[in-house]
Amino acid sequence: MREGPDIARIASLVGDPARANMLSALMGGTALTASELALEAGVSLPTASSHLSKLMEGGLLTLASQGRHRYYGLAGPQVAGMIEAITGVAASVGPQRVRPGPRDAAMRVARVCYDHLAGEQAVAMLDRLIDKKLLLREDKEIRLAPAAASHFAAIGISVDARPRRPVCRACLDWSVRRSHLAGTLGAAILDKILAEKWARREKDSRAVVFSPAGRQAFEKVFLA
Amino acid sequence: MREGPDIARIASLVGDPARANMLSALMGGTALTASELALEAGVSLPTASSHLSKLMEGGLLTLASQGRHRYYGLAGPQVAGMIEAITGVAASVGPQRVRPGPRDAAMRVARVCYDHLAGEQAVAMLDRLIDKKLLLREDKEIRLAPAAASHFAAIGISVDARPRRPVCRACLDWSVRRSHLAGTLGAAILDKILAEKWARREKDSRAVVFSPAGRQAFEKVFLA
DNA sequence: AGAATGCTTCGATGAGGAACGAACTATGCG
DNA sequence: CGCATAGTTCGTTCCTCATCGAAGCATTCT
Repeated sequence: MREGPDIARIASLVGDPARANMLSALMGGTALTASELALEAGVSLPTASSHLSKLMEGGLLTLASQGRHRYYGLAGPQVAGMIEAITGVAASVGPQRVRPGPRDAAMRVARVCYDHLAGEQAVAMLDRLIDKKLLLREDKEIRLAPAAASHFAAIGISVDARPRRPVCRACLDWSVRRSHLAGTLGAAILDKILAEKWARREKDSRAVVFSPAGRQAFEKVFLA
Repeated sequence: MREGPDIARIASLVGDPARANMLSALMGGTALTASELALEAGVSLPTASSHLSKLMEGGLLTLASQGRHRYYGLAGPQVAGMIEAITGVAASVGPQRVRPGPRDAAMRVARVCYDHLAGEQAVAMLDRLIDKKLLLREDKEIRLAPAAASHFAAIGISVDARPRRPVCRACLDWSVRRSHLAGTLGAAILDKILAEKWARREKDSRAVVFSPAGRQAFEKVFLA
């Protein structure tokens, strides 16, 4: 028998279809109410409530009560990273989807991963930032290069000097199978993309769709 | 309802305690036989076989048949990364599970791990054996040095020349977070410790408690 | 206050699946 | 060959856990 962290307990929490759907929905980064999650998972409200309390007990979710609304969200980046990792395995070994629908294609190009951008665009961006020596890949870690602070400040992104969580983190992309940028910097860049209206979030999906002009602007700033 | 990779299917594979134990055991990187995995997981051979075929069907394992032995291993780095991610979440969420009581303190010092010794004592022992160049750490593998056979024979431990299972294996210690020695050699050493009455097993626990004299003897032989 | 909404708890039902023993197949040994 | 070891398959038993309806709290609206 093995000792150590109870990985089966965590995995079995994700291993139920209803709960997995809820967690996937929460990967969008926005907290959702119990009713919304019930709808998302395709179960009744009592069932959803039961699942949510299990996820809470397991430490995978956070809860913010506001009046009669109770907003559930992912407990943190570590949980989000785990979900992405599982998604990656599921995507590469899973029963190959017969037809990758239009939405799936959009997802592959760009999507929200908890609070930052993922997909081909995001992977390309990280590659380019490392190419331009603004970020340094060290083993599996990513660090800011000296030139980074001023460069991002010029774009309008301030890099927190004393962050509560890492500024840069590598997050494995399930569709491209290579890392993209997470951490506060990754989150700030996504914020900018949406604030500048270079792209909009697809309704009820994690997909992020760039407008033609937005894509040009994005490429000029991050892929030049 | 969500669409996309079937993450629940993958997670539920990991979500069974027996399968989780098997996967954890395989995180060492060395392929193991069905019987070894049955022991690791603490289930009967038929049960283990059933689990293994499910993991195979799920694409999480690879199989290498050699004669009547069937060696199961993790399917790849992506799968290993996923297990690691889940373990990370479990570890950061898990500590709330049990408060370190007196027995847990003893467990941290020395305990039985399947058939060999684990805990601080075991980690220190492996370090010392490598220091003395009796064992060679090669990447994640551990091998016998030429001098090993005669050295262990002098202590009264015969190293099987043609073992049914690996003589040396690295086993990650959950309390120290570093490797200790598993495999037939690890098992033989534990046998000796108990046979010499240097230590006894705590009733209904994996803890191994050394007597004062026993500890001295152990340290003289293995930590000198 | 009363009604409406959002969510949780309770209780009963049902299905999936984890477990093992026994029997069967396959490989190796003498 | 016969015997031993390594694994799988089969059939049965059993128990967990997901599910939903109904009822119970809590909060807000009017």
